[in-house]
Amino acid sequence: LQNRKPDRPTILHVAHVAHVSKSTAARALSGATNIRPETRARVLAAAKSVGYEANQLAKSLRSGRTGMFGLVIPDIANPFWAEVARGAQDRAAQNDASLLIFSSDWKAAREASHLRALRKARVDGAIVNPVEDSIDALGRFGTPVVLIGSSAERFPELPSVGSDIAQGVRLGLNHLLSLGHTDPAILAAPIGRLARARFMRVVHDFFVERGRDPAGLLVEDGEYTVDSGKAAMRRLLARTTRRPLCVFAANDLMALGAMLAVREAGLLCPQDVSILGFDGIPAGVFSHPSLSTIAKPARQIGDRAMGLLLERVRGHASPNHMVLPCEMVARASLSDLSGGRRGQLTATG
Amino acid sequence: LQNRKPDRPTILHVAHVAHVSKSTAARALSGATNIRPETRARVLAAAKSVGYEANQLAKSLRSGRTGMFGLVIPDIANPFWAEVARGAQDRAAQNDASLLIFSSDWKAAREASHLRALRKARVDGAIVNPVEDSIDALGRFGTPVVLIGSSAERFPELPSVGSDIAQGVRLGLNHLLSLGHTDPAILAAPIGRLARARFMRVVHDFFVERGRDPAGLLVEDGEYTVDSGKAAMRRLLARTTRRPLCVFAANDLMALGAMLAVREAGLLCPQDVSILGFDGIPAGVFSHPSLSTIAKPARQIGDRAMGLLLERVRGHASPNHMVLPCEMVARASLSDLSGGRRGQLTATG
DNA sequence: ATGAAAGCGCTAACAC
DNA sequence: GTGTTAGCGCTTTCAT
Repeated sequence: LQNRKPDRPTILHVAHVAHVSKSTAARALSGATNIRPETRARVLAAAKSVGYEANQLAKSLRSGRTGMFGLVIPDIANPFWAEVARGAQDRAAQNDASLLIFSSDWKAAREASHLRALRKARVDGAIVNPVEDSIDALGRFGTPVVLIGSSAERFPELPSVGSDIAQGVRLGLNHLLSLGHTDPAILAAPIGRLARARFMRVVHDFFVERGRDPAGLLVEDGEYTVDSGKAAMRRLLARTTRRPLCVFAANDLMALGAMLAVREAGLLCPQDVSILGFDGIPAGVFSHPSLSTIAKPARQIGDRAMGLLLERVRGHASPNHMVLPCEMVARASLSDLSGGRRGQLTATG
Repeated sequence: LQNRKPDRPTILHVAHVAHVSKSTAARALSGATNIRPETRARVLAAAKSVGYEANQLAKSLRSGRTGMFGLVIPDIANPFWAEVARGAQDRAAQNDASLLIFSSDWKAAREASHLRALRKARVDGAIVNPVEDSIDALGRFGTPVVLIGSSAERFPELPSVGSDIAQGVRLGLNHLLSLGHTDPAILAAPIGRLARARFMRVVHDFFVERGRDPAGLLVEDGEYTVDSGKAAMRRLLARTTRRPLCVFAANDLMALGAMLAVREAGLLCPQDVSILGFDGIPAGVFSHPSLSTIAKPARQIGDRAMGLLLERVRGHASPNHMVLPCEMVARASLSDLSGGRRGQLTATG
């Protein structure tokens, strides 16, 4: 065992100093009741004097529980996911648990590799935003898993925490309507992503409910990134001469990219093009103009997912699916076409 | 052992299936040479057939190494630190290591608590951006520690990775000078932080070198946050009527806050007030105007710190201190007062 | 080339 | 109330 760490004191050292057996020391340390108070005091004193810290590895090997959890998200450097991570991490820390964080970059291969690492590390459970095609690997994960994000729907039997996309989209659409924007173009999520289908379905329904033809919808596809939002906006601008134009983007990064494209085209936001985002990332405050958006409760999602996971691990029953509401954050990227008579246009259809 | 996980196959199962002893199975699995090829094949086949995965906990208990590392940063939701985390995380993943990430919120108590958690988890090493007053706790951490950020200087004996603040500040000051801004006001880091002292010392020296009196420097204190940057800018605006004004902020968040305050005061950036940031966070691209800034190599810092840590753990010698250069990112928040004759004013003083 | 056995540090039966 | 013992799953002598 040449590679070992400098030896830290074990329970055996403590026992020796306290003149008791290993197990008595263990009992004292674990707070068992069947022990003479003075013995316990002696052990505790001994432990303190040698600077004893229990070896979590040994405890884990015996108990099968590590007190560690995994978090697999697309990208920790993405502000939305960083917020989620922060929420999960804080909740974990409150419960003396630690969090292993991995970024999958939306790649199934990386996700699978991270999931393997988590299994290897013997985490007590994991929170995962699954890449679509690898989702079934989660069923065999072995330890409790809580899903976050829109792909959760594919695995109804697994617990999940997410934001209420449908409610959020409706919130945005209603807001747009109240400002007089009746025909928003859509900068959509990547084709194939479940979130896209859900988003579009709500938009579709919304149109139909109001007796409008969804076929007239302008849709451009993107990739959840600034660059792709910019490119999508360029294509959109080339496709339609409608001004003022209104655009509803699938996420804030795309919306911000779109804003760049608008400026690049010599147009003004919101005068020529109104832009509504989705996510609520901090950068939206600083854009020019500041970005109106539907804010997902990112930190809360992480917090609740961790909470659910902890309950699962502890064997408590818990709700299987949690859906947290989105909020409208009205800033400056939307023009008001309603002539000031803003209000509940929803009732009139 | 009532709380145990559903039993996964152990090396004993494998040995049994392969009709060999535990130790032979171990040898085959570990790739030892002193084993008959056909025996090894049999073991490997058995392992695959039962779906064997080595228990990392048991390995760790024996070897004393967990393959896990800790990262303690102020706030994972802060874009700069998220980048650092991403860099460290990627490098860790490349080396089959995992990363436990903690946010200290610049609080010594939280940092200490996280450090304790890391010790408990028996990480092989840690990367820490230390809160000033708790820094000595790191000396007794027991496992290799790599420091990141400016507080590293306080612990010259510990290896560290950081950005070259002095070079970065000079880069900014020179850039400002080349644009004709000879008297930048400073939105400084929190009092007491080492980074503040270093920043100010460079500014001071820069002034002196050019025969100017540093006493004339306008300085406002902040807290590294948008709100405090905004407040500091308000105070600055109330304090001086100099226009055009030029402000050099200790970080981008403060710079962005300052920009908000400028707009709020009915002034124009960069016409009335030029603003230079420090960090290079993504949000600077979207601000109005886009933020000129000194970019720290955030991701690289995380990457190199993890690299250094891995070398240390493996017993390799490695450089003790790494200083990565900053880059000037010229965007739109600085006005050009030089009348177009931009150039090396530095030579003329 | 293979097996037996010890031991990493801990907890929990089981004795007394 | 306390000591003895076994065993979590693995690696690594030490024999053979």
